[in-house]
Amino acid sequence: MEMPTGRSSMSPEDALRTAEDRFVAVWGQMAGAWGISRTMAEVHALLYITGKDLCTDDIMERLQISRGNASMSTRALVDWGILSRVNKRGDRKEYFQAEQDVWAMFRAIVRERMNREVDPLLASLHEIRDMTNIETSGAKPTGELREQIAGQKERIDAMLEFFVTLEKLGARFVSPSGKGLQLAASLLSKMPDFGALTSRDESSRERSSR
Amino acid sequence: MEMPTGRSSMSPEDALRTAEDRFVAVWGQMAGAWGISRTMAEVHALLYITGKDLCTDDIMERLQISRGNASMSTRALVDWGILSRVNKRGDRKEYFQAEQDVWAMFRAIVRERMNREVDPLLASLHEIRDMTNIETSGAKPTGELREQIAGQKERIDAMLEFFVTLEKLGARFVSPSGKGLQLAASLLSKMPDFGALTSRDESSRERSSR
DNA sequence: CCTCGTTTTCAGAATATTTTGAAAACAAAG
DNA sequence: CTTTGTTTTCAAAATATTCTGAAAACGAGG
Repeated sequence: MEMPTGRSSMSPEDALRTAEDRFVAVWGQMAGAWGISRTMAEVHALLYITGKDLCTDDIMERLQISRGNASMSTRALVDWGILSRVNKRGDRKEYFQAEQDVWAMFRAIVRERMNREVDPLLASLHEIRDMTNIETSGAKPTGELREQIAGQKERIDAMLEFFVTLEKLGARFVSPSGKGLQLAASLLSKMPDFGALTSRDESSRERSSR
Repeated sequence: MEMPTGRSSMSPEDALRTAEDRFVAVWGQMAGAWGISRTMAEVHALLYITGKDLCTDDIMERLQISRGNASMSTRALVDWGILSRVNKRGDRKEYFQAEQDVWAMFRAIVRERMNREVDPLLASLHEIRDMTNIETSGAKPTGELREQIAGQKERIDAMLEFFVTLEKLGARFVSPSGKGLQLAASLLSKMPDFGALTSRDESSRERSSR
């Protein structure tokens, strides 16, 4: 099968199409990072990169996936708030359209992950933290055990503090004034790092020997 | 089988142990969010919450997993830089110890995910962006096609901008002066949000009808 | 260069997730 | 109320990931 690589000479049409395909593939690989399935990511990628409104059949054909899969993926993406449904006059089909503002898109993703992951985690951590409180009120542990319990509380508190901070930052990013934080992030990222030498290739930290 | 819930009266020993188990379970559920396997997360959770140095056999016994699994999980966690190996005099076994500084731990995670996910993505996006440049130099597309190509470039650029910002923020967070950013984050998250009304329960955004 | 306690490896088994496709549900139009 | 084009559902199949366990490798002593 002939598979354009993007390297050799190619018509502009093919180059465009190949670039789309590569984008879809690359974005699909990031699926794990967003906590969604490969296909979901690909569907989103396709709609984002083409910038067009596509219907279920378009998506099925272009990505070679089943109708059921296409239906479930689009549904989930609409729930995430990064795709919207579009209806066309004189056409009973349903079209989909990707959020085109990248920052709005990531705000939606952050919002969703906060709700799904951070909030429940915070609730559980609080609950766990209290487990060694209430029961203890009767019996007063001493020595080793007392230390253990105190240590556990400290560790959970440290983690709670981290996630509470994260939660608040996330809430800000997601909130209407989130654009402010976006700006802050842009500025912050542009400023030079005045810390110790920002030596590149810290990545060569090697596997510790045993 | 008797399974302590943490609700009814319980000895402090049991409460401590049960709290540990719950923490391990909860942290294990977050595995997906960190892009690691459930067991890896559980191993890390166990070492973190107990605060003790544990050897492979301890881990196997406590989490009921195989030796191979324990070995692979600890190895991977050491590679991530959130566990360290510890050797004890007069004991040939190898012990493991979790990073106890929560912020240091998350810096390690961010560093790793930047390297594994963001950096390759940036490289790919640049490559894709150039695909419609080079080939085009020969043939000059016009009209519809020209628009399409321009649009694609804009969309990729928008995404690039986002990830470049993210990359820079990440680099700062990870760098030696990362503690500065940590402080900034803490402060930022504590300040009130002066944006539009921060109405809670935006989560009830409902499934759009068709 | 053996032994012994330990860790690592990795093919195959077990599990979990994702995808399919056909049937059911829907809803617009006649 | 029926037809028709469309979307949704979900059990079963396909695929991907994770885990096991036994064998191999390792390495500190002897």
